[in-house]
Amino acid sequence: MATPQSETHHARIMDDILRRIVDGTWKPGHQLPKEVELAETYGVSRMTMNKVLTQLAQDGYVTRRKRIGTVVAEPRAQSAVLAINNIRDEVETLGRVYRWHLLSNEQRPRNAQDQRLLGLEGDEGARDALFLQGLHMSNDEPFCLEHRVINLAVAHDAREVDFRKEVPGHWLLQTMPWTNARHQLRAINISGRDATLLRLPSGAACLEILRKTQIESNWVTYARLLYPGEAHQLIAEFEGHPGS
Amino acid sequence: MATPQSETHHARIMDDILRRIVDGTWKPGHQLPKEVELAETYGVSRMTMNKVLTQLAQDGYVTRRKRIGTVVAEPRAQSAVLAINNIRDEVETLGRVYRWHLLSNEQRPRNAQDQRLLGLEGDEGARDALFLQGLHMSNDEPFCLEHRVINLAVAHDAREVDFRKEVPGHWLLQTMPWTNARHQLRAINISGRDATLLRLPSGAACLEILRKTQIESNWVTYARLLYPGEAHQLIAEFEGHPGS
DNA sequence: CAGTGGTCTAGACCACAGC
DNA sequence: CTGTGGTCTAGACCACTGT
Repeated sequence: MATPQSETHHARIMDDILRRIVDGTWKPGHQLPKEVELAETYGVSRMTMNKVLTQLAQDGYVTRRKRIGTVVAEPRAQSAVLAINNIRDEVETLGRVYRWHLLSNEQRPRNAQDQRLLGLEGDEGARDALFLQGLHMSNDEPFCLEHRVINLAVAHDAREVDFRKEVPGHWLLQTMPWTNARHQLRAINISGRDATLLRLPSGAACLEILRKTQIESNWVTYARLLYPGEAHQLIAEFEGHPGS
Repeated sequence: MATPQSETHHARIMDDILRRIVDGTWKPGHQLPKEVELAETYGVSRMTMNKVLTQLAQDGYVTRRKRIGTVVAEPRAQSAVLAINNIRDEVETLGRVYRWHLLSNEQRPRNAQDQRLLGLEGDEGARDALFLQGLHMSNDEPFCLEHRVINLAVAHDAREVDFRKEVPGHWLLQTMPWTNARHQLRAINISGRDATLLRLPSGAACLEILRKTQIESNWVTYARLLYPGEAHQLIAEFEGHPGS
């Protein structure tokens, strides 16, 4: 009697409850029957029912409180999962040839420009930091301009890497997996050296992404990615989902 | 013996395994001991161990395959959760006064411009659709220009709503909770009527968000949100996380 | 076909939060 | 105090997949 149907009990019950929530039969604030009752209704053990309800709570569809019971959650603040693709993949998915072109590579203390461009906080990059600048090319056309600082105190091996051949973002992801990142997005009018490098007229709209990457409580790297706006229409695509 | 410590077995074991993955003791590809062995090691039942491993798999840290066992996952394609705030909250968080200003409200078939601006697909908006245009104001300054089309076949009640008073996005979220959305982001140079309405010079960089909202397989609404880029520096902020 | 995870159960005790 | 969810167990059978 473990798996009587091809579909698991989990899935069957999950779908049933989710349907009622999504189609409005159970509106936000609606109180669900208690765990034991639901278990009886669906003819499963309390443990199985608990697994379903716990999952629903994790997915943000219901909130559960002792003594109170399980109620349909208020609709979440709208959120979305943004897939930030590897730039190489992004280019190659478009059927183009990817190439990385390192522009500069310096081990030095930060300066005022770094701090402004990359939004460095505190004494981050004050010492033992590697400053890189490079272009991601698509069919030998500029696709994305990257400024980056790497914390050598955390990513020790970065000293010995030849970033003319290794793409910094890719190398870091390989070397230091399981990092966390904070991102900021905005649209800016490009100008000066950035415009020249991206071969864009001064004033062209670009999407700027600032990314701060951490592992545990140590900062690993800051990156500033500049994408031409109009040229590459679809910059990011993501789907709504309930909070995890 | 249910909860011997103040911390649950789940949490304790979860933390222990996660630590080894994050600090690199167990690198991507590393094979974990099998479920039964881990259960013995930690002195818990197999069910409890399974709950932990299942959670780790859901969080994307490990992959589990029958016969193969549990291995540390390859680092995820970088993804992030973007919180798309209610525009009113966004403005009021900045300590400013929010106001909604409806510019136009028409029940009519779509035209070529709608289709282009909002990226309508198929015959969406071909009939029974409500077309809105309005400005979100912050201290009586334009903050975001919104174009929207609502599917009256799904959101019937929208006919009777006075969208001079109700903000469409807010009303829809209240009325039709548990929708899904697909988003597209890009930077554009603003011009023409859009520039005039946002009181920006032609050519200013703006962040354009196209949002398609669905419930089940029915489209509910398309929205195009245009934010001045330079003026409102921080448009979006989100944190990295493993895939759910 | 054998080893691994996937699922399920019946019963139990605990912890929290209203009453 | 009592009712609710939170957690846990020992044992069981099933399903997938590499050999």
